[in-house]
Amino acid sequence: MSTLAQGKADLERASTAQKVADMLRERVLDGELEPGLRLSEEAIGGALGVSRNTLREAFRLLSRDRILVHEHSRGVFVRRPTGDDVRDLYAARRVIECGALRLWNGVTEAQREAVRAPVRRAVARAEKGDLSKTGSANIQFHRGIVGLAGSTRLSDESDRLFAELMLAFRVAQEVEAFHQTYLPWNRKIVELLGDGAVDQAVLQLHEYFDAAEQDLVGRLS
Amino acid sequence: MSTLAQGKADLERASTAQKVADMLRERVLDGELEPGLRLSEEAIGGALGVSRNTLREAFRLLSRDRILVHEHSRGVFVRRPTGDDVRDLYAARRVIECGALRLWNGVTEAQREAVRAPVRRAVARAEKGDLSKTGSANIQFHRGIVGLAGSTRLSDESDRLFAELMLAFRVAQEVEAFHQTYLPWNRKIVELLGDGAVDQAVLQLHEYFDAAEQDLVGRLS
DNA sequence: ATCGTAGAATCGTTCAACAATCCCACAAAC
DNA sequence: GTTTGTGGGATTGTTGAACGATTCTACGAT
Repeated sequence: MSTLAQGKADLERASTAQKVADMLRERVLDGELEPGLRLSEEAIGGALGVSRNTLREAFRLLSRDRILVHEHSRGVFVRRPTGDDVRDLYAARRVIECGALRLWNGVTEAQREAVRAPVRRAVARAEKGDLSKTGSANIQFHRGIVGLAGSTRLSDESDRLFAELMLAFRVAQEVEAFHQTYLPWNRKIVELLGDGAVDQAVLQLHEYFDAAEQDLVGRLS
Repeated sequence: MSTLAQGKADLERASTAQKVADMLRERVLDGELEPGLRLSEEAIGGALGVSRNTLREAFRLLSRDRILVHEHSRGVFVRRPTGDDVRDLYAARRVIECGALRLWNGVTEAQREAVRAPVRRAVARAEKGDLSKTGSANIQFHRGIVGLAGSTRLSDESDRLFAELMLAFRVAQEVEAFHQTYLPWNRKIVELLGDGAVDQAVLQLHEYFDAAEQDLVGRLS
């Protein structure tokens, strides 16, 4: 059974455009390709060994993911979120995550664990003085919250929102330190959830968004 | 000032791929291209007078919008939502719209009016016996609800969810009649909002989603 | 310092080509 | 008779070249 599933994964090979898009997304999100950078078709295509046409298909995919911005006759650029973008992003996250968190009492134990575990791990690392990966830990926490809704579409869209915010962090030159501040906040939310105080947790989450938005917008403008 | 804005609109011409994607989306949503239909590159490209490469860029855009489904080496197809898809769609809408509706007291009067007006117009039409456009009226109502969040990203994603649901309606062969049933529901929600009973309205909206989902899933399986 | 312009670079789009894959119909085997 | 190969035809995946259109850049004129 597991071998069948594995074989299926092998069979479902992706197109070149898809693979190129995935790899470019990685390069953008890990900071190798900075926000605002123009991606020349010739340069990228030459480096990756793919034709311009295929590369343009990949660009179309990534522009729909809001990772890249397509400017007609000027080229594609790594997105460079503005203060307005950040406000828009947090407005969306507020609705999605606060709405999802309210479902806490109606979801499976596995879903709840996906919210708790990232915070527990982050706390453990912080106590050891390990301050790496605080960013991805924070995102995993919020990804877990969205997962409470049980909708792949909602989770996928949230991933796009997270990706865009990571670009904003980079513009603000605060990739890791930013999240660090908010670990106690996440901890408090999990605590409240454990006490069954869902409404309190939602309120706390709401305040977290307000604070984070203000912080990030401030650094951007 | 208005001439400047107009000129700007002219300047910002879209690429061929973008225009083709827009027109194909229309054709799909108005039912001319049925769910499950395969879109041959040669046929569509020939009919529209665009090259295969440009057409493939358009396909990539629409596949990210979930209007089309790309199956490797088999072609692109108009999406044909399943019962599971519908459940996923409503799970997302429940979170988004219930979350947005809770913002009722904190938004501008224009935003509130964008929720009320579609229902008012639909009621007026229904009283005259005009049962056309009930589908788009319903969507406008829900679009207004999402608009309360004030996030273009959230509104755009919701539009994608609506579009996918319209495909599901078509598969269930219930494009207009489906929505008709739910006008009283919308009316009740607006009424409750007018009375300041936001929590009640959210509850009502939640029940609407439960009923609509069950109805549509039933017709699909 | 501003403006304008020629030339280079890049994008937008098309076309032709070919390998890889899929689909379909037909024949062979159980 | 249903299943199992097995061709060939159609379609997709990808590339490379080509060329008009647009943008950028650097240089010279005012």
